[in-house]
Amino acid sequence: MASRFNALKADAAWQAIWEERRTFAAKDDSPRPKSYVLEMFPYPSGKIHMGHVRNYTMGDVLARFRRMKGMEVLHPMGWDAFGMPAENAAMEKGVHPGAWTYQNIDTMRAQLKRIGFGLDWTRELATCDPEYYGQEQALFLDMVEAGLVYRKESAVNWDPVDMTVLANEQVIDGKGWRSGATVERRKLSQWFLKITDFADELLDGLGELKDWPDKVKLMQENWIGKSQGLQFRFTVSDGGAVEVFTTRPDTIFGASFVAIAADHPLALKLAEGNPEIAAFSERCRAGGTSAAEIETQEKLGYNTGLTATHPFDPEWSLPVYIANFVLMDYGVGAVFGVPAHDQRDLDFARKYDLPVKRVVSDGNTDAPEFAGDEAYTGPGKLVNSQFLDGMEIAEAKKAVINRAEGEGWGKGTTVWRLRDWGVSRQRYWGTPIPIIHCESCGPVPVPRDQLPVTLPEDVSFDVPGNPLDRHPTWKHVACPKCGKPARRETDTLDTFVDSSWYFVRFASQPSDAPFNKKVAEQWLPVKQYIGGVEHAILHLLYARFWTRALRHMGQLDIAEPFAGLFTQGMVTHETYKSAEGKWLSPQDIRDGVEIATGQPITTGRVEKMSKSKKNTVDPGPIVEQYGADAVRWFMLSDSPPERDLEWSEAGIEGAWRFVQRLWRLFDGLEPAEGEDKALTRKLHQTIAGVAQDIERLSFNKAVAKLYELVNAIEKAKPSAARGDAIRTLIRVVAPMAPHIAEEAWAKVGEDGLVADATWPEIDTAMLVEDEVTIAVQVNGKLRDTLLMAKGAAKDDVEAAALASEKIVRMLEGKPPRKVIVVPDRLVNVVA
RNA sequence: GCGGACGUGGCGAAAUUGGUAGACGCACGGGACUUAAAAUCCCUUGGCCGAAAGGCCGUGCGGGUUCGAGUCCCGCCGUCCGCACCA
Repeated sequence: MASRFNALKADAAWQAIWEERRTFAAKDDSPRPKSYVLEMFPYPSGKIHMGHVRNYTMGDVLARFRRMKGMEVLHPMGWDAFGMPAENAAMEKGVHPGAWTYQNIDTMRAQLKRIGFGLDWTRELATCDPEYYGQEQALFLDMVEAGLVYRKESAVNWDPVDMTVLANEQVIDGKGWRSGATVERRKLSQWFLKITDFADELLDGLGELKDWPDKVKLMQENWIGKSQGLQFRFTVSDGGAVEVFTTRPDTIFGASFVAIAADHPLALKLAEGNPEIAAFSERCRAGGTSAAEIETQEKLGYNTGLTATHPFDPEWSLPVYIANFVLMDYGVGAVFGVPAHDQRDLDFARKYDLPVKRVVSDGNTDAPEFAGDEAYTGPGKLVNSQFLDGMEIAEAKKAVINRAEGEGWGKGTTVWRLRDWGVSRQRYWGTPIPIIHCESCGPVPVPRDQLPVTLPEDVSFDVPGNPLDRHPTWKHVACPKCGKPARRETDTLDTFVDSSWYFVRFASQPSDAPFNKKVAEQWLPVKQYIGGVEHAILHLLYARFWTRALRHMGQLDIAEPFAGLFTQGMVTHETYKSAEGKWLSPQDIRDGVEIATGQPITTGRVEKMSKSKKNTVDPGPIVEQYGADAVRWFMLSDSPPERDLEWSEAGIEGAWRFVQRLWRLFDGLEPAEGEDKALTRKLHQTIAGVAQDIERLSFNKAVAKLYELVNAIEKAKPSAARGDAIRTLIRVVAPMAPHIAEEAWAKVGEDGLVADATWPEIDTAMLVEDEVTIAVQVNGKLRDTLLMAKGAAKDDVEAAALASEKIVRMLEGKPPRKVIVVPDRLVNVVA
């Protein structure tokens, strides 16, 4: 009688052995081909959640599989450990952010180990370790020296709740991404990284990323937002000039107004002497930036009374408006309006009764009068445009740019949506920016031998704002240049800086440098990076920028950090509400009623697990109940990895049952004689199929194939082939269910660890069936099937099909009009 | 508004280049074993008609291409995601 698989005992035993033998420690000097598998490192928020489990299980299966295929695999883990939750905890619980963070790391590390991930813990790092952020400070200073960092007084997004500056990317619909508070504009001196210097490279580089999802590449492309056009000058009636940018210089003869932003220097100047303009500008600034507001917001303009002279006609003057739809921080903050061929301009022109002149033919009419409220933005030839008449749009664009450049009033330009990366944060729990401000010398880099600039431990969080700024002594230092009293920079770096190079530090972590070039280049780029799609823009763009900056500085000869990217779906769960409409957790209910009150509950939509909806399932107790392999198996089953996975009790039960089924096979293995060609064939097909599925990260398909194989083995009669299939199965399931695989490996008397075993060889002859089922169709509808030898001659197959009783009956004695034979597949008889 | 993805049984899903739709899992139902339960095993399960053999219908909807369409093309509908007054 077969015993039960004791998962808890086996999990602990094998995890201890892997740890003791350092099974998963990657060797830099290994002669094997190298493969770097990385999942996005977690923020140590307290406990791991199901999303982590799914993410790391996927990476682990791939990493373990590649090891078995003979590669030296780097599969490290660390902690994205700086950030605001630690400060929030400090404020709420009075615990130091560092203590809180390291405590969480200890908890989560133990949890990850409990699931048996094959991780190289010898390379573990936390971004809040001075050994890490000190090297980051060194890299920051390198960037300062390379001219990639600058300081700028600028209007910033100020989050009044978190009391910090946010990057544009961290402002969502005008609200702070974390606090949700409405963001204000403030002027502060900030440090910026010149990511825009790399805009072109970052855009072009996307083309090389064959193993990235198109969706992510497109999102980055849109974010970088390259626009080519003409920047040119209008002479204004006050004697000055206004620069505008347009992507449609071809439509220049359709212009009917010039519009400038409320924050445009000219508008500010006009507002000084004119309260009406000042009031209007104020109204523009107050306008919301949320999607809904923009859609409903009316186009508003204020006619300044000034006019601009058309560059091609000194007699032609255009009114200059201040308009609420023109943004100061895009292009040059001013546009020329061509209502006939731009919807926004048309809305504006209709409202203020400005001329609307057609300059691109829509193919139906060339008349200058433009009717209707829908701008024509399609292709066509230029009309009513003097020397441009008859040209195609692209041709006309070039012609106008040539004239502008030749006559010196404009220039072909590229404008980017991407802005430089503001990295200053007025927070404590982050990497201190290694700069000292001196009244005489200005900002001075901290000398290298004084790195790391460490955070002071004795800080308080009883009031909002930056504790570094309030600290009695920390910021007071002597200027490294002149020795006079000076002040430390009290801002810290955006935590996205920390995650922009951790993958390099994993590959190489000397104590005296950020990394060793040669060693890091052996591992990089990351072959497969796995994480959530929520990082499609911010983290992935910053990391790409950082890598290119390192290359620019000659520190690392790698262009792209992540050769392959996979964005996995979320783990979801049903939601429940009590009779009073409060969220209930799955533990609060049983059989459709709330346990505490006996009241019936309502079941809501399946949503991403979140604390606020109380639909989370803590992996901890689940692993203790079912064992690590069952949890891993469930994470890989059913849903394709890029889609959401719904957690369910039935699902984990099913996974657990499968683990027990495996064990009955392994445990019941007994010697037997004889062949079983069909089973051996199934085995080899499964080995090949699972390997392919794992490489493609199609884990759900690999799981299905393994179920099929197990079904086949269970049904097969005892034979040597069956015994062989069971022994081989141990290795095939090992990447996914490593604990039971080790247990079985030892039980059947194999040497060493299955983790060190090689992936089973495939007998390619076994992949090919020697008999095939051929579908027989009449007019494309299945009527019969034939079992024939593989590779049977076309004529034989056709003859067999036409001889089929059913086909004969269907044809009623008439000859077929046509017969199509697809070898080894089907016969279609056209009646 | 712009861009993208998706739509297949009661559910999660498979279906390599157009070639037997629904593999595999979950759930449901029936049965075996058991004093009973759990566990395990076996059978059934897209819909309709039929005792059965068999037939008809079926991949969001409407067209089209093809010997043959879940897959390709055109037009709709719906869901989800990203961006958004970007000149």
